[in-house]
Amino acid sequence: MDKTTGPTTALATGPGSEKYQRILDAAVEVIAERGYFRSPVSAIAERAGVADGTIYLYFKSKDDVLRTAIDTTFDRFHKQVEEEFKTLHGPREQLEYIAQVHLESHAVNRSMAILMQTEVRQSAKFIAEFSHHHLVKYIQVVREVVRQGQQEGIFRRDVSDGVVAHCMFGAIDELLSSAVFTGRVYDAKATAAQVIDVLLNGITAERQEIRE
Amino acid sequence: MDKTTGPTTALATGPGSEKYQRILDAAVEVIAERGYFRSPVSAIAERAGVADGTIYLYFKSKDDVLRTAIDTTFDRFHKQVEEEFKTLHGPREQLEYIAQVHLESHAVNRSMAILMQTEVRQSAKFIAEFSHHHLVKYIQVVREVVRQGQQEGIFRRDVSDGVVAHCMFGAIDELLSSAVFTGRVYDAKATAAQVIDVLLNGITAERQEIRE
Amino acid sequence: MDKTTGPTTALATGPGSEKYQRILDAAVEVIAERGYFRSPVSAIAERAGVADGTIYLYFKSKDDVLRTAIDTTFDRFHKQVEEEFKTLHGPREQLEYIAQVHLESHAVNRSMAILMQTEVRQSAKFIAEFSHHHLVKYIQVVREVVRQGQQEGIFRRDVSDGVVAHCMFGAIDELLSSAVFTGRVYDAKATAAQVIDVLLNGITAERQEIRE
Amino acid sequence: MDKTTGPTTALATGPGSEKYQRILDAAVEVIAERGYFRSPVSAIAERAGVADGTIYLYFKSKDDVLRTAIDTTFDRFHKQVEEEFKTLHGPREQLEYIAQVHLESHAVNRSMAILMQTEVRQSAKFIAEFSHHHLVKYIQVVREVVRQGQQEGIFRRDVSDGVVAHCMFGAIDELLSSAVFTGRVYDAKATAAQVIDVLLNGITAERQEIRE
DNA sequence: CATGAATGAGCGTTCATTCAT
DNA sequence: GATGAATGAACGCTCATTCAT
Repeated sequence: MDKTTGPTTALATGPGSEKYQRILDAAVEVIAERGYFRSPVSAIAERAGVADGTIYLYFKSKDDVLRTAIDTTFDRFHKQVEEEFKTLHGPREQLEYIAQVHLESHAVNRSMAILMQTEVRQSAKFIAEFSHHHLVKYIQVVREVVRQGQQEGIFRRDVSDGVVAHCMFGAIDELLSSAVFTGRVYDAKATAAQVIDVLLNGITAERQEIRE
Repeated sequence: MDKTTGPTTALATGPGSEKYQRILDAAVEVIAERGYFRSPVSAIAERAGVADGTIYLYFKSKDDVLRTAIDTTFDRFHKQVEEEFKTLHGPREQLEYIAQVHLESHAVNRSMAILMQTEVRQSAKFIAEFSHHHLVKYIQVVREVVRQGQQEGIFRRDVSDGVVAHCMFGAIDELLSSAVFTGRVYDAKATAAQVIDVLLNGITAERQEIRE
Repeated sequence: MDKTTGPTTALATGPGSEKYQRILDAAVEVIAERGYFRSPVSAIAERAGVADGTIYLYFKSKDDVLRTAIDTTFDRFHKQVEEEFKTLHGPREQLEYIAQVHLESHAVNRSMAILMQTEVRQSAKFIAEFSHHHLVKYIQVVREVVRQGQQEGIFRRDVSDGVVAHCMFGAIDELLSSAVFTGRVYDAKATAAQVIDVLLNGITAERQEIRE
Repeated sequence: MDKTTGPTTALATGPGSEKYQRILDAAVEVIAERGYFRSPVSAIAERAGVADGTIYLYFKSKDDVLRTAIDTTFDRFHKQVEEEFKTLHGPREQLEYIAQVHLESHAVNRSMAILMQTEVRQSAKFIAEFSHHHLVKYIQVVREVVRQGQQEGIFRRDVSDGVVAHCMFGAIDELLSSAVFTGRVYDAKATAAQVIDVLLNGITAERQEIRE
């Protein structure tokens, strides 16, 4: 009886399947263009090239599609950061790397970037606070780096690591957001360097030069 | 006897009226709790203690209620900033003041703060970009202060005033957002001072050599 | 107590009052422009220069306003016909006169003519068949004239007076309707003569001429 | 076995489908009974035995349902007229045939006949003038026949073909309307003959002198 | 597995009518 | 008598979800 279907490596409607991914991508695109509440399931289905009902074979609900898309993206982000993270030595290099990956997310998938800027905060409250824990994870990593730097005497000890982490995340997110809305493009690496430069050295002119 | 009340009663359905304000407040509360698209007009009406149709005597549409609420809040913010702004002398004091007012907005009206964090970016795309111009105004003011500081030699000239402005806005907004979602309370003045400290001086520990 | 109001000739909200007429005229105008269901009472009130609620002091309902307007117009028509009717001698003159008054209604009050063409048939079914009896009255008058003509040997006896009456009414109403919708103007007297000419003599060419 | 049904099943929600027709019929019935604006979509849906939303799978809007119903009816009328039209020889036969088909429309579908009498003129103003062009088409055909008859010397040349066409249409429409509202039944063929007789020969009794 | 026609609850908005002033 | 703010039922329409095929 099973002969006709042959040997399948995973559940046909599971995360591994091609349609599963096509639906996710379609959802991200459509929602980025029109917003979650103005994106009927039928529009997502059409973009994915499947029937409306098919989506419910792969996902529990429309909410579930968005939730999964965001989860996947964050997970990819965290995985990317973790991977190369340990090969980097100083806190400065580490922060710069995080900033760079954060800023690059725009270039990699513009639709996803838009969606992150427009829907994630919304969703944070209504799709079960789920995205909050991703943010926390991000913040935790940065805090750890900052604490480490403080212990090593590289960073000042009179500023809260939490405040610094939120400032860094917020600063980059706002730059990203601004770029997303205005359509501006930038060099992720250079911008990351600039932000971390400000974060580390401040914007006050060096007294030396002034004094002389 | 009635003479004393005289000119205080403006147009019945105008912005001055008590019901107008009650509807606005109800809308902000409900939308903060449930999100714009999950807040039926009927829910706003109920919270305001009026009939559904009454809302349309005071506002053109559901959109108009949200737009007005946001506009009013931003306008209040800008007005507050502008007022005391010119009495402040150094760029540091000015930035600190902006940061403080921004952070205080939380305390004044928690619902409005939530709404700002969840709906305003959404709105930027779907409610006719109207909130974007408020943000731009904020950024402009900060840029001007930074530029001034650069000309006076107080701030470094090798960082873009735009990047600095966005970083400052983003940093504060994220702190505010985090506080809003976690329910944490903070001292606006102290936090503002801390953020500006980081922005101006960086987090790098001061090297002995320079001090001497 | 009554001194201040002085002696009034009729009920203040009755048909004689000036506001009563102003409301009727406003209703006819607005409904002619927008159609009954697209004409809010508020629009009629505004056109009449009164408050919405005032209309309900003069009429039982919105329906009642339209009903009254149509009734009044028909009554005026019938009165006008009756008056001069008996001074006319032959059936031809009488028919021509009816046709002429019917066609003139357009020129007298264009709004009312539009309303008659667009709303009356609608209303016939839903505002209690009330306009039907006006039509019947019209038809009756014509039938009587035709019957008289038949008895006098002026008209053929082999055609039903009812059919003739409906044909005459329909023909004129359609000409009127066409003029109303296209905005065309015509000479009521000449057109009436033409229609009655066709009705009396037909459109067949006279054999005499052909034969010769 | 199923092969025989084969190509009869067209697009599922297209004009050919059974539900499409059921909705149209229900709409005509309900609107004939209550009038367009007093016929909620829900009432039409209920009569058709479908859910409210289903109507929007087959039609763009409530307007679209009415428009389609009227268009279909007129098209059927025009098609029926055109078909047999060319096999008829004299103008009299042609006019009689048009009158007959016009009058028969009543018997075929009473609801549709009512709707035509009550909503079509309304629609002329508010549903985008779309029904006007059907009327114009009718009038054009009649005018052409009249013109032809005038050229052939059969009809008088001193009456306008337009006036004659409108008179004929109006006369028949009014007979139809009267029958629809009173519920009277008639013999379409006989009535058509009678109307055309009046139109062609008039109602004046033939004078002895001419005959001889 | 896949389909897409069908559902019906829910939405934003309008407006005839009422009634306190 | 006159007002117009307030009401709330009713409307046309959308769309997440289901299920027979």
